[in-house]
Amino acid sequence: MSDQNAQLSASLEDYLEAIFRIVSKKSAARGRDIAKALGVRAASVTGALRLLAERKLIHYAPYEVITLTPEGRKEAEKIIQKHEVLKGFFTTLLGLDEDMAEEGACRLEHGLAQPIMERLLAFTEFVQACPRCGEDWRSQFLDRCTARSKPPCAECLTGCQERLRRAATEVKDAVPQPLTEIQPGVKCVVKSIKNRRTVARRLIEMGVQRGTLVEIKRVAPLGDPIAVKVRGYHLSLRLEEAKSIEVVPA
Amino acid sequence: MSDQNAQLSASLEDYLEAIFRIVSKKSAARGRDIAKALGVRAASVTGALRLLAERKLIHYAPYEVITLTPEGRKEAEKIIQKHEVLKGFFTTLLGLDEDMAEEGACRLEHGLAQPIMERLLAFTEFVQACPRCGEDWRSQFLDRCTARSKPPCAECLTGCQERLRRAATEVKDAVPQPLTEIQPGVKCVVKSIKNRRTVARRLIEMGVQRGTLVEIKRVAPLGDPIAVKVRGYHLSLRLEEAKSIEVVPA
DNA sequence: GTCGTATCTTAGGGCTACCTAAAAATGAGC
DNA sequence: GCTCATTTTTAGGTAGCCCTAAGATACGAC
Repeated sequence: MSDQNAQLSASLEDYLEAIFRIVSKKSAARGRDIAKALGVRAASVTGALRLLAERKLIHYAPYEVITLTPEGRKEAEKIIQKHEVLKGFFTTLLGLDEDMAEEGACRLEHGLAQPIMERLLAFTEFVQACPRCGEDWRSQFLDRCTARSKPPCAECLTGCQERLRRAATEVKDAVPQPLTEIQPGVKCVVKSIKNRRTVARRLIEMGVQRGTLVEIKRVAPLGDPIAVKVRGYHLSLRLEEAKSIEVVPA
Repeated sequence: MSDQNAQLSASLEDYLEAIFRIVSKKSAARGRDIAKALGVRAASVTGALRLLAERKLIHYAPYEVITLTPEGRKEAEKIIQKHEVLKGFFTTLLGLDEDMAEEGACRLEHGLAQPIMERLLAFTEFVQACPRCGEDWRSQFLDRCTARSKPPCAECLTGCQERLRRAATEVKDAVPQPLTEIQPGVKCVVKSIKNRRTVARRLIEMGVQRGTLVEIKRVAPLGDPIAVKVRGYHLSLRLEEAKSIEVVPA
C-alpha cells in the first residue's frame, strides 16, 4: 500500500531519529526504548517499525532487536543534521537556552527543506567565523533582547574599529595548524584538507570544505579518536585523519 | 467534541490565514476562494469552516460570505506575523529567493513557538540595523553561498574599518526625522514615538518601540495613508500618526 | 417561471497516527 | 519443564484531515 519511495511522514522521521539516537548509545534498540523516548505506547511503535522496515530503513523482526540499515542510517543522519543545525542556530546566534532550542528544533525539523537548511547552516557558520561579528556583537544583541537597553551604538562602533584593526592583522598572519592542536570546545575554520583520498572522502561527502566550521567536542585519553562536530554531524576522527586537517581558530 | 480553547491544528491555521488574506483583499471570503487558495476541495473547506466557527474565529453560516471575528483577526495576525518573520529572515538574511522563502515559511510557521519567533525577529532587525553588518557583509555571505569563492577576509576587514569610521560619525550625528520624510522601500529604526496616547497605543500593542525596524511600503497619492511594515505586520498609518514617529534610516 | 451553471453542503470513505485491551511470546526463577 | 511477570504484538477504536459523489441552493438567461 505505502509507497517505498515516498517521503517519510513527520512521525516516522521522529521514530527513525529516536532509533538512531538509541542505537548510537546502546548499539541496538528495543520497542520499549523507542516508546519511552517518544512518549507513545508500545502498540504505536509496532506499527511504525513495520512501516520503516517496509521502506528498508531498519532491520526488524518481531521480538528481535532493531538496527538501522545503511539507508536508514543515512536518512536518520539527514534528519539529525536538520535538528542540529536548527538547534545550533537557536543557541549560538539567537541566544536561546538549551531547552527551548531543543524543543524548537524538534518542532521545526520536519518542515525544514534541504536548501534552506544549507543556507541556515552557512549563515550560522559565517557569522561565527566573521571577525566583524565577535563576542561583543553577540552581547549587544542579547542585551537588546533581554534588558531592552538602548544600544550604545556609537561607542560600540569606535570600540569595534580597534578590534577590527587587530583582527585584520590576525587574519593576515593566521597560520593554519593541524586540528590536533586545537583545544576541545574551540571552534575553528577549515583551511585545507590533506590526504584527499583517505580522510577527505568522508568529510567531502558531508559537505566539509575550506571555510567550514569545525568544533572539537572531546578528545579521548590517548588523543585518539577525536570527537568533532561539523555541519550538524557528530563524528569521530582518527588522530591520523585529524592531523591532516588544517584549521585556524574562529 | 472539539475544545473551543484548544490550540488550532496546523491545517486550521492554514485556513484561518487564507481567510485573512482573502478578506484583506476582497472584504469577504467564499468557500470557493479558500479552496483555491489552499488547493483543497470545497467539501474540505466546509468542515474547516464549521470548526473555525465553533471556536468563534469566523462568522459563518451556510451559503453566506465568511468574515473574521475580532478574535479570529487577532489569531490570524499572529499566524501571519510568524509567516512574515520567517520569510523576512529567509530573504533578508539568508538571501533565499522569494519563492523558496514563501514555501519555507508556510512549512515552518505552524511549529514556530512565540518566544523563538520574537528572538528571530529581534535578530533579523538587529542585523539590519547594525552598522557592522552592512551591504558588503551580506554580499560576502552570498558570495560564499553561491560561488563558493574564498572570502577575502583581510581586505574586507581593512575596507570595513573605513566604513565603520564613517558609520560612527553618522550614528552620532544622525538626526531623527519624522517617518513621513522617508522614501518607500527604505528601512529605518524607530527613535521615538510622540503622542503616546493616540498613535502609540496600536503600535506599542504590536511591540513597536525604540529600536524597532520600520519599512515604508507604499504612500498613497495624497500622502495619506502610508502603508508600513513593522514586525511582520502590514498596517497603514494616517499622515498625522506617521508624523509623530521619529526614525533614522538603517 | 424555469433552466442551467456555478457554488456550497452532506454523506460516505480512506489514510495516518494515536489510543486501550487482550492475546502471545519471552525468559528468569523454581 | 512449568509458572509468572515482563515485553511485544494483534485487534479494534478514535480523531484529524483529506477525498469523491451526489444533492441543495443561488442566480442570470431566456
